Amino acid sequence: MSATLTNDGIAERFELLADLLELEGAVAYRVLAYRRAAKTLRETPESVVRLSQQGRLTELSGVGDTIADKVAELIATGHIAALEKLVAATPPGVVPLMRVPGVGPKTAKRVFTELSLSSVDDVLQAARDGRIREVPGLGEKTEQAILEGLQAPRAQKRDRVSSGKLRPFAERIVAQLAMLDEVEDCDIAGSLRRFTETAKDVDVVVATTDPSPVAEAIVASDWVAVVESRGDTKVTCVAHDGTRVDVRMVEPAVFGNLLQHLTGSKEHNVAIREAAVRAGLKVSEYGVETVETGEVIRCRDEAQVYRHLGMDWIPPELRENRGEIEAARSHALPDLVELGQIRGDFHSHTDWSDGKQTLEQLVEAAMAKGYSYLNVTDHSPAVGFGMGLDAGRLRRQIERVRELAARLDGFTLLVGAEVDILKDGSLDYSDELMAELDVVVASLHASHRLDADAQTKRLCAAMENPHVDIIGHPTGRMLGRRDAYPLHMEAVVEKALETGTVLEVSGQPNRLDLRDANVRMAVEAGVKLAIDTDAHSRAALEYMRFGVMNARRGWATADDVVNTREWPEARRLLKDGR
DNA sequence: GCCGTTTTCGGCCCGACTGTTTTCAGTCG
Repeated sequence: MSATLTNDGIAERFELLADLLELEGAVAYRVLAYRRAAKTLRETPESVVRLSQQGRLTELSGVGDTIADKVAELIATGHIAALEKLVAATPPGVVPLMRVPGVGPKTAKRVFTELSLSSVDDVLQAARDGRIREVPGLGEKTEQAILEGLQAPRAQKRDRVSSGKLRPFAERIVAQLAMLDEVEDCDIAGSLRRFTETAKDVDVVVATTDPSPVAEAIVASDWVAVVESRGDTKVTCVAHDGTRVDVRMVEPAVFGNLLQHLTGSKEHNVAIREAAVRAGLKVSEYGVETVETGEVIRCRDEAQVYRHLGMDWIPPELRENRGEIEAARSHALPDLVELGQIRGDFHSHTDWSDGKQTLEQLVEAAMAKGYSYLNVTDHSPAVGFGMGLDAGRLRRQIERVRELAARLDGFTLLVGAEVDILKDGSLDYSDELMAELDVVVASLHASHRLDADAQTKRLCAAMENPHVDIIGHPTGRMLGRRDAYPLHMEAVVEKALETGTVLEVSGQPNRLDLRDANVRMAVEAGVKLAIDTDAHSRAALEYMRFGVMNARRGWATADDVVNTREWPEARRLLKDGR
């Protein structure tokens, strides 16, 4: 039973528990505590089941004895008694109703009790009959929102999309606004600024002394499908593809305060403000106020906000309340890796396998980016579809690469391979063949359904091979399509350290694998990383920036990343160079 | 229910906008 309990599944139950408690009218802070714990459990890179069995759950922030006991109960019995009891006492349909945008627990509860309803269908019928608007405090708009929300729950629950896809749109909006005379400054905020792996909306902040024409220009933009709300300082629109766009405007003198506020994360801001309150300060998007004197410090620049709170400026990628506030206070923030420090790419594909570009075109593109080396890694045969290189073709490719490399001046062209890790952990090329390659990336492309023990064993066996330098996209996830396969990440990190194997941080926007929390686990263990694009085209070489941002979210410094070094030094960090 | 740069008890971030109302609760981020 416990084998099927994922972190996400456990978090889901506490999420529901929080919703039901809120409906019941529980103390708000108790509800908040369950929500916080659910989020922590969901984002924990290690197995919550295992942490529970080791008695280590309360080490997680937001998880105390009560919640740890409930997790243990869930693992042991398959359910949480307190949750079952609340579920039984709540009419089915209240939870879906409270999750309709614009409807919260209070409204949902009122609808059910005032009209004596007992199901989603009842609510829909009541809305159609115009009975919702008869409930005191509710009106036509609410009735309409319920009707639409319940009939199209999927459309409302638009999935978060990869930030890589959303970012260009956000940049376009910023560029558009920056051209207006009334706009003094403009930036992306929110999760896109923090480079979270996915985002559900676009947040933009604007510095202006004249917000009205700016709001006018926004709602008149060609991308706007619906204007959801429009106030004096805030406009919310929905684009034609369903993307929600929030624009907030403030006077330039407090632009830094607003940018800090809207960059979040929510957890970061809450922690910042709680700390500020303890120091007698009040933080909002309009300034930092000394409560006792009423003096307000207004910050045009974001760094000033942090300085007034006694902290170093915190890079947006770290603002998740995962220790960055304490580090900023003691001047111990990491010196995060930067895009400009990347000297080469260890994972790329040409038209020898499934890449779009020829070898020559890809090399030219890498040189144009200012890199000093590129490792070409076409597929091995096991990947299927006949596109992988068999031993004969790989030998011919090695020759071709060596010939081309000899003609290049000031650029090191390396020949490698992305060799498949087979089901039993053995590799798709012989040791003799791999010995002829410069840098070998080993990846897993099939048999995703093995259980965690088998998958971990398989990956560890591959790392034992003396020719395997890098493990490509180590957890195999595809954002929005496929979860990471079950894996004991701690064991993988440990084996990487022991064998000197480098773990990849893929910049592919739909992979970002390792994910941030796993990057951090590797960094803390002292495992080296390679930030690669896994480019299958010239354009995809640009994915490096997403890889770098993701590594930054995992607290990686240039020192942690092998390809911030020139080739001779990078080589010494790989197995064959040792 | 959780937690500690004042705390093992007493607090727990802050403001904008909407809808339904005449002063604000509810919802959202």
